[in-house]
Amino acid sequence: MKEKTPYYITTAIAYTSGKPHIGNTYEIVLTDAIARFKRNQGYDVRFQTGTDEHGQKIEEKAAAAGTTPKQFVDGVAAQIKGIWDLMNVSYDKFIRTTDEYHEKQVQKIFKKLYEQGDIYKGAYEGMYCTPCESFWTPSQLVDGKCPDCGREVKPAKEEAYFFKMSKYADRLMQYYDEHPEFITPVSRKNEMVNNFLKPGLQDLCVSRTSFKWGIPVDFDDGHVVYVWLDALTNYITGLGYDADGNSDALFEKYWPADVHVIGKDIIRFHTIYWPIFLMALGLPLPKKVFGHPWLLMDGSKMSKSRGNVIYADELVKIFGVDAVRYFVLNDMPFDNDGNITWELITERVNSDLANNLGNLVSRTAAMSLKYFGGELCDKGAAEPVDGELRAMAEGLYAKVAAKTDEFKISDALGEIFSFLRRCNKYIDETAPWILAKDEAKKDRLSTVLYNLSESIMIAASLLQPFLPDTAEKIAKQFNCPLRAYDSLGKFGMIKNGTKVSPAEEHLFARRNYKDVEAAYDAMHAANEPKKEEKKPEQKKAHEPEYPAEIAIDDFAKVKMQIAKVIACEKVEKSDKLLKSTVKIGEETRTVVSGIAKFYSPEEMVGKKVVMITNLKPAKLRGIVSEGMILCAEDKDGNLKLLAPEGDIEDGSGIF
RNA sequence: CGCGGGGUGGAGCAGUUCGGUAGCUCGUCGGGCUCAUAACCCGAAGGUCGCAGGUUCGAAUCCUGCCCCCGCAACCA
Repeated sequence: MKEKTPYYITTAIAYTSGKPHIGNTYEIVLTDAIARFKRNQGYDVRFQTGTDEHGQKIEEKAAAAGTTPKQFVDGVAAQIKGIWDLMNVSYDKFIRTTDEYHEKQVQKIFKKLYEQGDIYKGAYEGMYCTPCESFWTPSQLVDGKCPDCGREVKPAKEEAYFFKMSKYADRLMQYYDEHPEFITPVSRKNEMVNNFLKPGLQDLCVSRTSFKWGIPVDFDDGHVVYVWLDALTNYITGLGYDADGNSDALFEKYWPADVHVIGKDIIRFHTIYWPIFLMALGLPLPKKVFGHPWLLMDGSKMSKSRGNVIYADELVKIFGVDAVRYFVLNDMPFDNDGNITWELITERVNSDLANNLGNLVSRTAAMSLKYFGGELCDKGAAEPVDGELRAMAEGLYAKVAAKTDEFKISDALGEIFSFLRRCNKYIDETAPWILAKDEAKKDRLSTVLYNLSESIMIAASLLQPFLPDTAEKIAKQFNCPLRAYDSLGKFGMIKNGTKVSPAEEHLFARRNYKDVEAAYDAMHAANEPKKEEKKPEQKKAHEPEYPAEIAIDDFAKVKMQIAKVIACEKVEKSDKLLKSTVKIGEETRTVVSGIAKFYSPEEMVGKKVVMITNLKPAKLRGIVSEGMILCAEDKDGNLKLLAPEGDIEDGSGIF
C-alpha cells in the first residue's frame, strides 16, 4: 500500500494579548477547512496552530492586571484554545512559545546563527534626537537635523543583536522567481519585491533589552530574543526541530511546510524574514504562504475600542458552530477583505443553510418516509431528466477540489450550493408528490428519491471539511457513511434498502433579524455598545487599564491646575493635534492635544481648562508639549473638555 | 505628491491577466407548486461598471488626469 503523502499546514500563532474576535477566528476555520479537505483526499495531514506569548505588550498587560506574565498568558492561551475547540478545529498540535522545548530551541537557533555570523551584536547606530527619543539614519535627516523637530542630532548607539538580512536577499529573489506560487495571492509578491527587496533589505533587530518577558539570549544577559525569531520558528520547533541536528522524525517527515496560512498584515515577515532564517539554518523553505484578507465589521476594521467587535462564541450561541464556519468561509473573497454584519450573517444562514441545504434534506427525507417508510431503493426507473443531476453530482468533486486547492474556499462552497440548488430544482422537475398518486409510478418515485438521497450524500461528503457537524448529522439521518473522496465521481453508492430516519430537528433554523438582534442585546445586556452605533469616522477611544485601587499618595502625585488658553493653532501635517498656549497663573506653557476633530483653534482661545502640569514634557509632531489638557471621552471616542463649573482664576490648584 | 486596497442594478460580491452581448447570491415584483423550515421552481423589473478625457470598429477591462472610501504609517500626554 502506498504511503500517504505528508501535508503540513499551519496558521499564524495567535498573540495572547486578549480574546480573539471573529476576524482572528476566521483564519483558524479557514485553515481547518483546508486541513480537513486534504485529510479527506488521503493526505497525511499535520495541522499546527498555537499562541505567541512573549513581548513587551504582554508584560505591560500582565502588570496592569496584577499578575505575572506567565499567569496572564496561561489564561489567554486557554481562552484561545477554548475558542478553537468550540469552532471544531481539528488541529494536531497547539504550540505555545512559552513551551520549554520551543524556548530551548530558539536559544540554540539564536546561538547557532550568532556563531555562524548571521547574527551580530551591534547597535542602533544613528543620529539621535534627544527630545524626540528617536534614531535617524543620515538619509532621513533634513539639513542635517531631526526631520521631526528640526533640532540638532548627535551620533548615538544602543546595543542590540541584528540579523544580516541583505546577505540572503539575492537568493530570496531567486526563490521567488523559481516558485511563482510561493506568495499567494500573487499580487502580494510585487508588493514585497517593490517595497522591501528592491530598496534593499535592512538588517533585522532580533534582540531587545528594554523588556524582560521573552526568551533570554543565553550568552548575553539582559537581551531577550525579539519577536520574529521567536514566533516564526514555532513552525519547526513544533515538529521537534533541533538546531544541533537531532531533529525528531516528525520534522523529517513534515518539513518543509506545504502552506502557512496567515493574515495579509504579516505577509512580509513570512515571505522575507522567515525564508531567510531558514536559509541561514540550511533548511528548505515552505512551499507556499497564503496571506488571507481580513474580515471587516460592517466595512471597518474590528477593534475593541471601536466597540464593533464580534466574537466567535457569541455568534455560535446565536447561530451554531457550522453556521458561523459557513459564514466566514463563504463570505470571504479570495483577495479582498470580507464584510460581516448581523444582517449579512442572518441572511446567509437563512437562504443557504436553512432554505437551500436544510430544506432540501428535510423534504427529501420526509418524502422517503412518507412514501416508502424511509427505505431507499434505485428501481432503475431512470428518465432523461436525471442525466443532468447525475452529471453534476459526478463532476462536483473535481470542481470543489480545484477551488480548494487554490484556497478559493468561497468558490468551493459556491459549487456545492449551486449543486444543492440543482437538487431542489430536480424535485420540481420530477414532482414526486404527483408520482405518488399513481401506483404505476411507484418505481419511478423510488428512483427519484434515491437519486436525491445519493446527491445529498455526495454533497454532505464534500461539505464535511467545512461543516463537519452538519455532514455528520446528514450521514446519520440517511444511515450512510460519508464518502471517500476517491469514490465521489461515482453515482449510486447508496445500498438499496438503506433506511432514512426521521429528523430530530432542523439542520438549521431560520432566523429573523429582529430575534438575532434581541439575542445579541440580551447577551450584552448592560455593558457593550450596540452594534448600530458604529461610526467609522470616529477613531479609537482610549482603553486605559486601571489597577483595582490606588493609594491617596498616588493621586497626590498628579498636579492639576486650571489653565487659560490664550492662543491656539492647528499642528501642521496632523489631523488631530492642536497646539495651545496656556496661561497658568504667572506661567505660560505650550501644550499639544489630540482634540482637533472636536474643537477649532478659535473656540479654544479664552477657554479655561483642567490641566496636568507636572507631567513629563513630551514631543508630539515635533512640538514639545508641557502638560496635558483633560478631556472626557465617550465610547465612540468623542471628546469634551473638562472645565471648572464657574469662573476661577487660572493657576488654581485642583484637589 | 508616505505605502497599499477599493469604488459594478437596493445589499454583498464575481468579471479587469489575454478588450467584443455585464454575471452570481440576497432583496423587490409577478406567476407556479404543495413534498418541505412562509421553504422550493419559473419569470420580470432594476446598472451611463466613481468622474473626465484618450487609444480602438468596439473599453467595466488598456492609457492619462481627477474625485471619493477604507486600511497601514504618522499622530491621540
